[in-house]
Amino acid sequence: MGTAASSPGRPGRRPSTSQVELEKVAFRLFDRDGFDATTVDDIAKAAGIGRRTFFRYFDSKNDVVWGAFTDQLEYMRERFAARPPAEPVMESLRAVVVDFNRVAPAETERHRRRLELILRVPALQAHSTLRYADWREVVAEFAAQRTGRQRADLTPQAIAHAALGTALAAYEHWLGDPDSDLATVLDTAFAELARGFGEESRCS
Amino acid sequence: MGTAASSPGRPGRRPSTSQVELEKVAFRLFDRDGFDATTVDDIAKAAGIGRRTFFRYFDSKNDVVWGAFTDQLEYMRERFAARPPAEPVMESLRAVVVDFNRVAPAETERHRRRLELILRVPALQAHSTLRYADWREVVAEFAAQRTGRQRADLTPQAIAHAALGTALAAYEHWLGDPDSDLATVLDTAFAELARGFGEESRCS
DNA sequence: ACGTTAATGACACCGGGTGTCAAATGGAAG
DNA sequence: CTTCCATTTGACACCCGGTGTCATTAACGT
Repeated sequence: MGTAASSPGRPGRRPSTSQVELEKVAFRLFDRDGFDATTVDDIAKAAGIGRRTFFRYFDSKNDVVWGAFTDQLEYMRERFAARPPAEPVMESLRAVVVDFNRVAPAETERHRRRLELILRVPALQAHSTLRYADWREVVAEFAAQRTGRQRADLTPQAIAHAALGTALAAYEHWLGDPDSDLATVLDTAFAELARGFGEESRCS
Repeated sequence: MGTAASSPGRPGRRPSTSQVELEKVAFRLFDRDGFDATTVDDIAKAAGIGRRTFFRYFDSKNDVVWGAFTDQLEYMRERFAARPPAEPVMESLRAVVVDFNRVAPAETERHRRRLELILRVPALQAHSTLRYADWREVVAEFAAQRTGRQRADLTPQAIAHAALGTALAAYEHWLGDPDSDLATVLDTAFAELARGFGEESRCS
């Protein structure tokens, strides 16, 4: 999983392509033929590499869609750490998730296509579960720390799972409504989660 | 071999086995060799049928683990309908989920092994996502009806997603702690969800 | 006996994924 | 320039899950 940017003073043959390059090629094919109809051979041939080499850049065909997801988790972890310690857990959570999903306007369309694949192609829906696990762990870690519990305890895990679910619902809604703004939808959904999806309980 | 329940007056060759029979055979192998190491050929051979026939009883190797899951969803739908209409959504949800997961003591061990596979084997973790979609739809349908919205709206979908996540966290906790009671864990988790995972907000 | 209906299993095929290994490539040391 | 070493590459063979096809088998009715 090493970055393919050939370090100047490194011995050995240089990589013939890179993850990002391969990703671009693959996405073009996915757009044209659909994810399922695109074989790894197709991608490899279009990229001018061997089938075997493809699997050295990505663990699986599914993984192509995820790009540099793992790296971004580190950023999310930082954002959590940057929240004021006194802030309620669910509020920090909302702020970070909303912020985490703010993409540059120029990238919006690309982000949309990515999520479209992940959320609508069954094979990717299934596989994404494995990727979400890392996301959840970041959330659980934060929730545990804030509530003074262990990461594996029921509450932090439940928070993480519920947060993921809420985010997914927001993503799907956003995909279904092209006019909506992702950040707004996420904000709404997480506000509802923090309220326990009940009536606005006012203490008067 | 196992006599398959064949309708008496039906023409045509009778099935040589049944889903439940096949499931038993498969689970024995899964227990012995693990899910991944057990091939469909192994199962077919152990059941005395052809490989092709296996795929007429189950759409995939993954599906073996799920048994008659779909049928049980209808039961859950009924339980939702049976809740008092004035009851808060999240309370009905908690009651139904807890009730839905009450299994006979004799079946507990079997249920445990089933969930162990689903939640711990990566291939099944991934595949289960597809099955969960139906579960979520049942919840979303109920939530929509109770809140006077469409099933596809953000809130019902978020509730369904969050509920699923909460249930999964509870399942995992239960698996990790053999002394715990599944119903109790679920009840706790859903109570927290209904509270928005916040401090006990008291109106004094 | 005959046609009908349904399940079976053999066979071939596709596609994702892996293990192995010789060959290609490039830097560094002689 | 040559030699050595590190690294990537791609060909090849293989496994396994899943599907389409089709002849065969086993039950039913007449």
